[in-house]
Amino acid sequence: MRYSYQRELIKDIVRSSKTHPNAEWVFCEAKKKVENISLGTVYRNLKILENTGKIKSIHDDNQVRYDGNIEDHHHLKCVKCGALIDTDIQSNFDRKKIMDDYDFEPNEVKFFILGKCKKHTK
Amino acid sequence: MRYSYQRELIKDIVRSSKTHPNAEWVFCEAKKKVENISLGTVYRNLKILENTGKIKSIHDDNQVRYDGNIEDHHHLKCVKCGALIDTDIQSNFDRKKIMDDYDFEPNEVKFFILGKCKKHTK
DNA sequence: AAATTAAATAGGAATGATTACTATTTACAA
DNA sequence: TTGTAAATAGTAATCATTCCTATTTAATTT
Repeated sequence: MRYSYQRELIKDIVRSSKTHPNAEWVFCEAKKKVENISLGTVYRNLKILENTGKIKSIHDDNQVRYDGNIEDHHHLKCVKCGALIDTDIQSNFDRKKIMDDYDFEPNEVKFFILGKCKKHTK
Repeated sequence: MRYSYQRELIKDIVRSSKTHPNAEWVFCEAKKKVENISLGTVYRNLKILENTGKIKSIHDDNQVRYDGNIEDHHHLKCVKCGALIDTDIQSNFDRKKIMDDYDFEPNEVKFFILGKCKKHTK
């Protein structure tokens, strides 16, 4: 993999963000450093960074969002403002039951807990 | 809500399908009964049916799929063929811990278990 | 240090899923 | 049966994302 300033920049933007941004947001941030960076470059590199394990992607409704936290973790999602909040909540499912009942070989669980974040509870 | 033959048809198609189809598939099925039905009608009615609790939607990567099973349930997803399989697996999370640790009011959990279905295990 | 080369880019066109628009049709009420 | 507002068909527009291509650039070879 050849060095690319744009790719490093995009990695740093995602790694230092706390908001699980989408490609458009990363693009706007990246423009502050490379004014003529193209959106295609952002998409291409986000995908490369994901495939090489440098960042993670989260499929949120009809948008892909990115996460610089590559630890295994899950998210709380606020139904009011769309905020995604990292958690250390573990999922425990009965592997044997799934294999026996459904003839299915489970590998990974992805979940969201939907609800209201502190800005919207009262 | 005024009666619409198209809406009833779309509801019946989703209700009787086992594959968690997307809008395009529902559209093709509906055309067998109403040859000039429009795709917009399918999208609009799928949304109405969802909002009135007649069917459910599943956000699967970047496509919306529909489910005629409105019971609270979750899915196994085969990473090889994309099949979604209904399960009765329950999610149990610690409501109090989430409220205390994250100042978040949880309401609902959505999860997928990713793995391989019987066609692809050997 | 210059020449070479293949990977990466910028910019823009294309795609695919979905939504919006509008003239016409239709359910249903007066 | 006539009036109406809701629903439709058909089509254009939108939005996120991917694809295409001429140009630029990192890294290798002379």
